Amino acid sequence: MAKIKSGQNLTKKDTIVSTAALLFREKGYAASSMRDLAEKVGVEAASLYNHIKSKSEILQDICFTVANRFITQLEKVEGSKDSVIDKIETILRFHIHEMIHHYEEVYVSDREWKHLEEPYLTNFQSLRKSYRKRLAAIIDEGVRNKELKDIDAPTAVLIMLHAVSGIESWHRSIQKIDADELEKNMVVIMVEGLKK
Amino acid sequence: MAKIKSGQNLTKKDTIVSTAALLFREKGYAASSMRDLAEKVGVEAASLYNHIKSKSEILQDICFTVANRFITQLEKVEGSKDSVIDKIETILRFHIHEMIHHYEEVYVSDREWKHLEEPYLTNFQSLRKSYRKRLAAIIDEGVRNKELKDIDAPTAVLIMLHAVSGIESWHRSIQKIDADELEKNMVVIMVEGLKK
DNA sequence: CCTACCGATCGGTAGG
DNA sequence: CCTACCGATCGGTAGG
Repeated sequence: MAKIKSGQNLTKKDTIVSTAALLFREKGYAASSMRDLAEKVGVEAASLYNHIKSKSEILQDICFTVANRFITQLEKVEGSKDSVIDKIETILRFHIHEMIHHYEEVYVSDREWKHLEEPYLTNFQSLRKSYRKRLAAIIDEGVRNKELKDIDAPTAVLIMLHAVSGIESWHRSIQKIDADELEKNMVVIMVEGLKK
Repeated sequence: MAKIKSGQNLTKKDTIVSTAALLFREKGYAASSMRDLAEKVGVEAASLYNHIKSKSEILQDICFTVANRFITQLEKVEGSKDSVIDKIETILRFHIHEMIHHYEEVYVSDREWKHLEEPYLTNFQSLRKSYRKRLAAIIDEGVRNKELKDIDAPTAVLIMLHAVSGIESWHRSIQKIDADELEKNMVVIMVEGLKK
């Protein structure tokens, strides 16, 4: 009997994966045991294997779901007619939004992907590399058409991506402060830093 | 017979700790076994315990050595008469320098400290928090005296620290490119982004 | 979904 | 510094 997976209908596998994201973020992938996970889900460890193939499959699921969301968004931006500055601002806002609204998964995807097994490890690394190259290409375009300062594009990409991923440590305070406030400040500092 | 630890005289413990830093950076603390470490050092696993008390002690050693270097440098900057912009540039350059010249230890200290045991975990977290607060205080001073844009200091600190720690992923390319070139680009983007 | 259990590997110790 | 070994815990399977 195949399950139909629609909007709000979470399968048991979905529950396991998102609970795992929480656990992996807290303790790291390697330090999280399937017994830890089972307890959080509310079943015995052996029962998890009726829904998933292995611990490693959970990590694959998290990493590639996140990666695909970022790639899809990048494609949309690449296809737009916006100025480079606007493109960068859109991407920056998307990263911040993802970090705030899909915190556990994004964090795990960003910090725990090294624990992927082959061939997924190689696949994932090449997605990351490609994402960065395409982002650098956008920045390079801005340097050539004089929208941006004459900066090294890979360095700018490095700064952008890691600045945003740092939101991690502020996540708790973010709910108190204001997500919009954070986003505004971040955009000001980063975009102004690049602008000519 | 007590060992005298002088300039170039590395004890066996030093060798173990710096080999561990390399291993922990590659595989993460939790996924690194004492047998892995022993093999890299060139002894049997049991022999490690003649030089160290536990796996956890190695991590403590790495984290607090790094933390103390950063705190010492911050104190020096706080006590100087430089402008806020110059203070920030000095700190930024110090972070970049540390990341390039003590890569393994700094990386491990930054990403694996969650695996510290109590009371070290709490101690380390409070050092981190204090470092960030003091850095934010410098930025705030710059906002008040109009050297900097009217930005949120904690957000600026977040961006600065994480942008630099991102050098990790570029470490291999850095040797090819040029460390000075990277530093220059980084300083331009970050400092210009903050400047009024 | 559970009980029962597997072989492998973990951090660490004893004793020399 | 090594050999030999410990109890604990790991990811995962069998069988119902």
